[in-house]
Amino acid sequence: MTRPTKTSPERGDARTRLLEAARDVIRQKGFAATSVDDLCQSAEVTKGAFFHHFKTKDALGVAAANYWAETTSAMFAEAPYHELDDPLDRVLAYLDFRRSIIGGETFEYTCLVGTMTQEVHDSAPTIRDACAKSIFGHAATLEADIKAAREQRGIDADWTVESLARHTQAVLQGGFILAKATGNPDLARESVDHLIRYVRTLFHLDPDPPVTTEREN
Amino acid sequence: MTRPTKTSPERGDARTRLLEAARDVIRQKGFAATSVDDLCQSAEVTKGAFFHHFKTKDALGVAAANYWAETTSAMFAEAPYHELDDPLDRVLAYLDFRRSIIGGETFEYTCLVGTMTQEVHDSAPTIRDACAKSIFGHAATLEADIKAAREQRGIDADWTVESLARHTQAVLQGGFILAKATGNPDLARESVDHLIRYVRTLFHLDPDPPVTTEREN
DNA sequence: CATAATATACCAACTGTATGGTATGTAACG
DNA sequence: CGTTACATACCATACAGTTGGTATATTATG
Repeated sequence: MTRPTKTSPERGDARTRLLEAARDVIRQKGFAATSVDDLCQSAEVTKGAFFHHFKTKDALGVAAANYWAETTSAMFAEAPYHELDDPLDRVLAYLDFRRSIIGGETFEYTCLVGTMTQEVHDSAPTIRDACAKSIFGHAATLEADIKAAREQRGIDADWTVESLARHTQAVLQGGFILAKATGNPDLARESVDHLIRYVRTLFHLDPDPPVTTEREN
Repeated sequence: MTRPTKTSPERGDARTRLLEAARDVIRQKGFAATSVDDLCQSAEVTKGAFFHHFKTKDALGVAAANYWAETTSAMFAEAPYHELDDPLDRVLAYLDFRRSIIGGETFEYTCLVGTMTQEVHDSAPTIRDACAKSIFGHAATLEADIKAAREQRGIDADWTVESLARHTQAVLQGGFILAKATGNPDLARESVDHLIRYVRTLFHLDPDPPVTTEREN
């Protein structure tokens, strides 16, 4: 399964390299505009290797979405925001964390599965479903903390835990689009700021943290 | 410029039909996956006509973004939410209007320029810029009302008029992605509901309208 | 006002190339 | 010694774009 390449044994097997190439190239060019040759070139792998590991280009799309789900969920599982005692603090720290990782080149911070969803939602159901699983699976990891915060603070309002969890992802995805439109990650951060303000008011905190480092708007 | 077709003079000229086909087909399949032949078939036009009106496929992308900007801005200009006296009412009525037009098939309510931005942001700057102009131009039409509402209500908070206008578009775009991921427009409406609740609290209104028709969450 | 000159709108057939995918071979591992 | 992991060469097709043409509208001119 994981045999190193003959020429350079240290850089990992072809399958993983292809998935990493897919992760980066598709975020830049999109799924349809990324050719199999593009991926092979970027991964320094031959076409034979590609079709040995993936039956079709669509199959790679599914695998890339799953790989994204695995790697990002591992990354979020290790993130420091889980360590806080208060559930609302954890939710807000999650959003701060999301905000903090927005930056650099577009392909470095945008979401692979959100990008692919846009393109293939109608023509490649298998890819779309794998993307949906990643997006909503991640959203679901927020629900426990939101629910605990809501109960702890005795919030009784007209929104559900699940819908708020999904909304956080919608704001992120939308922010990425505005960022792509301008090439400027600030526009994504800006929307996360509004989202943080929204969540704070939902839980009857001051809209903006009273004493903290200033954040630009 | 607008000469009817020989065979069916009533259905409009080829250029317009191609732009309308682009509007619908690209929202379904994406820009890269939509071939020139697809567009010609959908518009019932030959390839010769296509390349007579558009120098390249990218040029059609730019024209489609501009056409989208023109038609949607005309549609919003005619929408009833402008008639309200109170600026905050106009902002909220705009959001209600946006919410109300979400429904049906995905390609009927999602945003062409948001879709194209995702795909071409890195590879086709001319299309991306035309899309950005449409998105941020539309956002800018909200700024006057937001500003007036803010002044009228004496709101002094840590957000700018421009960023809130942009945020509304981010939420819509993000909602469209979640809707595409599931094929369910409810997910887009849900995020607009959160956005409406956010805007209400920003202006110190009750988060949810006290007496109104219930809305699902 | 008739008609020549020109520009526009569109059509059908074609072309070179990029693309997804295949067939077949070979070297390493267990 | 069979299975896995690649590599090489190849194929059919779909693709963006071209060519050369015709029909219709617009303008210029006598």
